[in-house]
Amino acid sequence: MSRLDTIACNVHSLNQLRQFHAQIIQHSLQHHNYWVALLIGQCTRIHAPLAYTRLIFDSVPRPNVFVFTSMLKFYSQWGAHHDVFTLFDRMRRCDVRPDAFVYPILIKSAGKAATGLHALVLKLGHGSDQYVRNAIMDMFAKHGPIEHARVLFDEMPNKTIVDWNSIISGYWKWGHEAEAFELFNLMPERNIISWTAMVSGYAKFGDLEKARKFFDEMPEKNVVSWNAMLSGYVQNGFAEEALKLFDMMIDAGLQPDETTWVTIISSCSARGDLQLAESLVSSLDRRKIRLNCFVKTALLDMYAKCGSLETARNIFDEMGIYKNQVSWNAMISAYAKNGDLTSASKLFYEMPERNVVSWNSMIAGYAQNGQSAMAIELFKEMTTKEELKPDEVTMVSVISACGHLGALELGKWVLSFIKENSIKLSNSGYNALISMYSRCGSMEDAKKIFQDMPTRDLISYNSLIAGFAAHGHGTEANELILRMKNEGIEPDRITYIGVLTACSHSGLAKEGQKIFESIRSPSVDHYACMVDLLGRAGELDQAKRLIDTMPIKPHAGVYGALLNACRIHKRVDLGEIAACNLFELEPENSGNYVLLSNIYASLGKWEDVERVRGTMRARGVQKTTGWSWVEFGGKLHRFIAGDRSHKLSDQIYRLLEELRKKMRDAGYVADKCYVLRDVEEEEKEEMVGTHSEKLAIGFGLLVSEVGAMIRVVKNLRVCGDCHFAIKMISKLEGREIIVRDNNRFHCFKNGECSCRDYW
DNA sequence: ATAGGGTTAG
Repeated sequence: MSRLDTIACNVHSLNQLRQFHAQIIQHSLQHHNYWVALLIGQCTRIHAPLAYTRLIFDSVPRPNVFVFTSMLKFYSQWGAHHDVFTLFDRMRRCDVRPDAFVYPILIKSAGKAATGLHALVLKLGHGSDQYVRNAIMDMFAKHGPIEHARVLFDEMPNKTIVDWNSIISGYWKWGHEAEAFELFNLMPERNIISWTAMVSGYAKFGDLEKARKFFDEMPEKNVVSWNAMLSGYVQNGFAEEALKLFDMMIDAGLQPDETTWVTIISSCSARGDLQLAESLVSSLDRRKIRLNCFVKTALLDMYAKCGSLETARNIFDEMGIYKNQVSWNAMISAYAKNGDLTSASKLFYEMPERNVVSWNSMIAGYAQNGQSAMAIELFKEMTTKEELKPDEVTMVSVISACGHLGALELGKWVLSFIKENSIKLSNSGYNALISMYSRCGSMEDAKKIFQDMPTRDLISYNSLIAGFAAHGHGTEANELILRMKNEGIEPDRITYIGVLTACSHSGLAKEGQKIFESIRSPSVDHYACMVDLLGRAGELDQAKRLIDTMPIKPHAGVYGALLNACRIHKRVDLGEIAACNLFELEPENSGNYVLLSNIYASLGKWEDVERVRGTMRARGVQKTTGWSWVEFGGKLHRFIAGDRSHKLSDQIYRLLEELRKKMRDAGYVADKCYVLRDVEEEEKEEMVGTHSEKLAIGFGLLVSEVGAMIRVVKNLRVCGDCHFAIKMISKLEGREIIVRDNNRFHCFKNGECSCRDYW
């Protein structure tokens, strides 16, 4: 017997546990409560798989209170709260009297719902048991209201150090720094746990200096204390600091445990440095580190973030049944971030149980890979199908998807959803809203969010400035960059791109020039903005000179800006130079060929138009056609040229026909090229189809219903032919029409367009 | 037995 006890003490891995289990069976002890309870206890300690442990539990015919309690503890640690209560019921049905040992486990599993248990526990007379008492107070400290925990704490006649530590952690959990600090000073004695709680509290609060101060001052440290400090650094983005501290820890002679490795591996992920990752793995091999599920998941994530998806997948597959939700989520998000949404979605539906993070990973994956509508669809599936509450992270992706679709009605519905479900927003939530309103053309709402949010960060400023840029509000963008400097927020690369674009779109050439000169080391994007600014202002030769003298190699954006300016100002010579460079830099981009041919067309050089089209055909460049999205009445309608899948198709095409007739009668020409040139029948179809028809389909739907403002969004390149159509509609219908084309807005009123330079 | 540290999503 004592030999078996010794083995039990040496169980550190699943393999060792299995050997121990085999010994038990060999001695025919698998039906004995004592040994089964001991086995389950070991399962809890090493995080053994749920199914395996259940098997052990089921082997005993009449479980006693010890077996039940150890199994309850196992379920509780696994987070299988439902199983905890099912087992508790079974325990009572089996006439096994629960003792005071059971209640702390139940209370912990019940979480917020333990309020009801409170009364039961008092009735049963366990209220004065120090463990039960602490479990209840700790529950309020963790789940709130913290004030309730404080009342219980104050009422306690003889508080243990555990009670003090519980309430201090509770205050940290709810962000009450002052109370945590006060109680820490008041407590009669402090142990290593009290000190560690202070370190991790300050670290989670983002105050790493104070955390480090407590860490340095603690009378004694163990691995947990070191881990708390290390994870503080990693989670606040100081991966280098963490690695430095890790070296100190080794020098201090401390043995890193699995948690330490998880932290260190994750600081490696943050760097995205495959070399560092591989040296880390070899050092894990050298030290013969046991890799538990947490460490393996961290490794998986590290490989994924360092760009080695296959290695990540290998680890995932090797984990077999020993992987948890986090492992699944890490793999799903790895695929989603890489744009492999098929693989991500396959895993997503394969995984046994999805949590908020699983949904968030998928929704974010769609939102970030240009599939905004899918992101929103999935969000709707989440809210209808699962009993899961979306959180702020979910909403940030959904808000961003609405912004990319220009779906203002939907965005407003999302905001009301947030309010109804009382989802608390932090800066990233508010910032997403600013971007959403900006993209939807509602600058007043964007400004209101910006003003009303408690604190503004760099991203808040950048989002609003980008909004002003898209709408050509140059003066306001300039005011904003001054304001942020006054508030002590340093503008970054993105800020300057925004302000320069805003100047460019509102004709503030001088202000733009000044801003450009104030940038310490302008990037190639800033040069592209300047070329755009000079080009739009008609200073094409100056723009060309800027390109010739810039210290960095120009990219496609720079020449693209020049080509666009050449189209506006009909400059063939420079246009050809720009196009020539673009054809080399991005031969597959059909837009460049179209732009050049439009320059020729505007000057009546039809042979050149034909030549460019010929080149395009010869190189096999396809004009990309995409879906068009039109929002109306809070719903998104999807179109593609010639598509008849929409339920209102017949009505739309009828209106389109009427529209064409009205336009012809009013003397408007639908497509300049199509009328002036004698083109083949096939090509005519294409030209009408890809532009004006799609647009008109959308308008058809909208005109047929009631609406004061129309937004056309996504994948719609507004060009000459559409312009005529929209002008017509704005006149015929007496409406204001706002069209979003990429990131520009065009306002049509009474047959006039307010965007002068674009046409 | 109760209190402190860990991996995934924006």
